[in-house]
Amino acid sequence: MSRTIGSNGPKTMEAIYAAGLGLIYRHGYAAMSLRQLASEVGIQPGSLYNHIRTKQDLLFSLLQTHMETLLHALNEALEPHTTPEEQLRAFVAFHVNYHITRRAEVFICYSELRSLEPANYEIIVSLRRAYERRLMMILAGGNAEGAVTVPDIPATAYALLAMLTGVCTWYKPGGRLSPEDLVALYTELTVRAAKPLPSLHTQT
Amino acid sequence: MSRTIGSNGPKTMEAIYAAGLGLIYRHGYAAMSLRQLASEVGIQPGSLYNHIRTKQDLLFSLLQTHMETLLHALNEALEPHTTPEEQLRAFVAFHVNYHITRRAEVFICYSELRSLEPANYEIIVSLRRAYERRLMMILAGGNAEGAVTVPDIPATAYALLAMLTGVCTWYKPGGRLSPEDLVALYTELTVRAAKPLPSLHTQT
Amino acid sequence: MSRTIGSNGPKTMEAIYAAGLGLIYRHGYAAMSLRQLASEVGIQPGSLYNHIRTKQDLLFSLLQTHMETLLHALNEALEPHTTPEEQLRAFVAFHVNYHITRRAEVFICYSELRSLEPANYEIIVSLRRAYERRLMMILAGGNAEGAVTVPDIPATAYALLAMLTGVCTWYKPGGRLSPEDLVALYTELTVRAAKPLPSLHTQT
Amino acid sequence: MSRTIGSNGPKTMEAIYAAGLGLIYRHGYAAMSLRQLASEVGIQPGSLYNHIRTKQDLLFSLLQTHMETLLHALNEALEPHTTPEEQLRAFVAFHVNYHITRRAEVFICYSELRSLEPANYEIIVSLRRAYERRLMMILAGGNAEGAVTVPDIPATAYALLAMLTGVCTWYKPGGRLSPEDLVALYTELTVRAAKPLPSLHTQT
DNA sequence: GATGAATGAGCATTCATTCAT
DNA sequence: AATGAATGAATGCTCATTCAT
Repeated sequence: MSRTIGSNGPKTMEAIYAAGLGLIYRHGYAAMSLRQLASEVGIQPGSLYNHIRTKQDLLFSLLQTHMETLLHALNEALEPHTTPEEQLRAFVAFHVNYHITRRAEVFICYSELRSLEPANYEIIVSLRRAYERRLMMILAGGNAEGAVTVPDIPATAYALLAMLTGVCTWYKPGGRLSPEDLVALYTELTVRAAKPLPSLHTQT
Repeated sequence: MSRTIGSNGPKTMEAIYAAGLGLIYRHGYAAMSLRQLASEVGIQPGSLYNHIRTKQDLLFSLLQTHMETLLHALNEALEPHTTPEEQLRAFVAFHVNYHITRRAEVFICYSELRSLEPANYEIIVSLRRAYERRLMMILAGGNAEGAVTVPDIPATAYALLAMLTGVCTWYKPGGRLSPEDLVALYTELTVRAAKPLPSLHTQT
Repeated sequence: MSRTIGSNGPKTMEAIYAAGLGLIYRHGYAAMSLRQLASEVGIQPGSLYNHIRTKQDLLFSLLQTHMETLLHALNEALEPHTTPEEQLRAFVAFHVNYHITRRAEVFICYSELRSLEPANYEIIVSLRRAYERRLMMILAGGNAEGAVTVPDIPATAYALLAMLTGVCTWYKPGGRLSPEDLVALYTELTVRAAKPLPSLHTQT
Repeated sequence: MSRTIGSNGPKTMEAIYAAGLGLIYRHGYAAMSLRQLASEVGIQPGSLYNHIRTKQDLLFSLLQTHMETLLHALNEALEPHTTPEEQLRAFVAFHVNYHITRRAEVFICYSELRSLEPANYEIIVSLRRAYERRLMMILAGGNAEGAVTVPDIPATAYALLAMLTGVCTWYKPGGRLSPEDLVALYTELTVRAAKPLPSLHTQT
C-alpha cells in the first residue's frame, strides 16, 4: 500500500540478502519464491532484478561471501597460536562461536550445495576444502609431535567437523547452555577424541 | 491407444518409493517434480495417484517407514549388550553401519523435516527423539557407573550423533576406508570422547 | 466459465494450430502471447503444453508442415507439363492459386524466418530453396531451348517470385478480381517478362 | 556516481534512431526491447525517455521520416521525364537504387505496419498509397498513349512494386550483381512486362 | 540529459492435482 | 492400474514506463 518512492539503493540490497538468507534457511532454496522474498523486502518481484541477476546468483553470493568471511576470520583466530593443542582448542572455540552466531549462513552452506550450478558449486566447494584443510593440518601437526594422536587424519577431521557443526541444528540462543558452555563442552569432547586413551595404549 | 508398457501392478509402488527416495536425496523434496518421478518410474504423472495420495504423503511415508525400521533395528542391535561401554560400542557400530548402507533415507530424514506439514512433522520428530533417547540413556547409565563420563548428557548425545551421522556426507562405497574401518574409527573417537582424560582427572 | 471436461485430444491440437496460424499472421510471432492463443482455443495457458513443446516448436511445426505440403503440391502441379513455357504457366497458376488460398501460411513463412532458432531456420530455408530451384530450373530449360529468355536466372527467379508472392499482401477474397483473373494477370506479366521484346532484339 | 560516459547531447537522438532502425530491422518491433536499444546506444533504459515519448513513437517517427523522404526523392527523380516509358524507367531505377541503399527502412515500412496504432497506421498507409499512385499514373499514361499496355492498372502496379521491392530481401552489397546490374535487370523485366508481346497481338 | 531504483502488468513455462476414459 | 487432457495457481524473469535525484 504505502508506496516507497525514489532511490533506496544499498539498503534494498542489504534487505534482499538478509531476507534471502532467512528464507533459504527456513524453507530451502527451491522452496523459496522470489515473490516471497520481494514481499519480505517490501518491493515488487520485478524490482529484485535491479539488485540481483538471478535467483541462483543470490544463492551463490550468499555462500561465497559467507565462505570468504569465514576463512578470513579463521585465519585471524588461529594466528596467535603455535602448538597443535592450542591450535586445536582455538579452532574449536572459533568454529563453535562463529557457527552459533551465523547459524543460517553455515546451514545453507551445507544444505544448498546441491542447488548450485556446476561452476558455482566448484568455487564454493573449493573454499570449503580450504577450511577443512586447516583442521587437517592442525591434526597432522599434533600427530607429528605426539601431542595429539588421531587414527586417520581426513576421516577424523570430517568426523570432528560434523560434530562441531551439528551445534547449529539444536542450539537456540537463550537456551539452557550459553555459548561459553558450548565452547567448553565441544572443546572437551574434541580434545578427548584427539588424544589416545592412555590406559589403552599403556596396555598395548 | 491401449495399455502402454511400463511398470505395472504391485511393482509400481515399490518403483515409486525407490525413485522418490533417490530424487529427494539428490534434488530435495521441493525441487523434485512429480513429472520427473513419473518419468523415472516409466508412467504418466496422473498414474502416480493410483499409488500415492499426495506428494507430501510420499515424503511422509518414506520418512516414517525409515524411522520405524531404524528404531526396530536399533533395539535388536542393543538387546544382547548390558554394560554401558558395550552398549555404546554397539550403538556406534549399529549407527555407522546402518547409516552408510541407507545414506539416502538417513539424509532426507534430517534435511526434509522442514518440508513436512506440521502434523507429519510431529510424528517424525517424536520418532527421532526416541532414537536419540536411546543414546542418552546409554550415556546416563555410563555416567552412573563411572565407566563413561560425559559433561552434559543431551548436549553430548547431540554432538556424538552429529559426528556419527556425518559419515553419510562423505562416505562413498569402495573408497579408501571400508565400513569396518569406519566402525573402528568412529568407535575409537566416541569412546575417547565419552571417557575423561585420566591425566586431567588425576591432576585435579 | 463453461468447463470443458475430459479428453478432447486431436481437436484441441488442430484448434491450436489454426488459432496459432491466425495470431502469428495478424500480430507476428513475438507479439502473440500464449495466453491469447489459449484463450482463442478455449483452454488454460498451461494446457497448451499437453500439445506443443514450446512456442518456438509451434512456429516451426507450422512452417515445416506448410513448406512440405507446398513442395509436394508443386510437384504434382508440374508433373503433366513438359515444355518450358507450359511449365512456367503451370508454375504461375499453381503459385498464385496456392498462395491466395493459404495467405497466412505463406506470409508467416517469409516474415517469421527470423523468429526461428538457428537449427530450425536452416531446415525451413533449405525447403524454401528447393522450391525456388524449381522455378530456376524451368527458366534454365527455357533459356536452353530459346523459348524463354531471361537475363540472369537466379535474379529473375527471385524477382518473379517476389512479384507472384506479393499477391498475398493485397488480395482479398470477394474483391474486384477473381482468382482466375489473378492467375491470368500474373501469367501474362510473367510470360511477358520471361520473353525478350522482339523489337529490341531485332534491332540489336 | 557522477556523469557516466556514453553518448550525450544531440548525438544521442541520432544514435537512438540508428540503433532502433537496426534492431527493428533485425528482430522486429515486438521483439526489440528498449533495454536492448538503450544498451546499444550506451545509456540506461530510463534515459531513452529524454528523447522519445514511447516505443510506439519511435517506430512511427522512423516510418514517417522514411516515407516522407522517399516521396520527396521520388518526385525529384521523376521530374525531368515526360514520356511514360521514360518515366517508368526512371521509376524503376529510382526505386531499386533507393531500396537497396535503405533496405532497413524499406523493410520495416512493410513489415511493421501492423505494429502501428490505428491513428499512426492511417498516416503511414496514406503516404504509401501516394507512392503507389505515382506508379499507377505512369502506367495509366502509358496505356493512354499505347506505349505501354498493361491488363489492370492497380493489380499490375502492385505486382511490379512487389517485384521491385523484393530486391531488398536478397540483395547483399558486394554480391555478384552490382546496383547497376540490378537496375538494368529490373528495368528489362519491368519494361517487358509493361509491353504486350507483339507476336501474340499480331496473331490475334 | 542521465541515472538507478521502482512499478505493475505481462511473459513462457511448470506445477500438483483431477478425472473421464 | 494406466492414460492423456485438463485445471488454476505459481514460477523465475522481462517489459515499457516513471521519477526523485
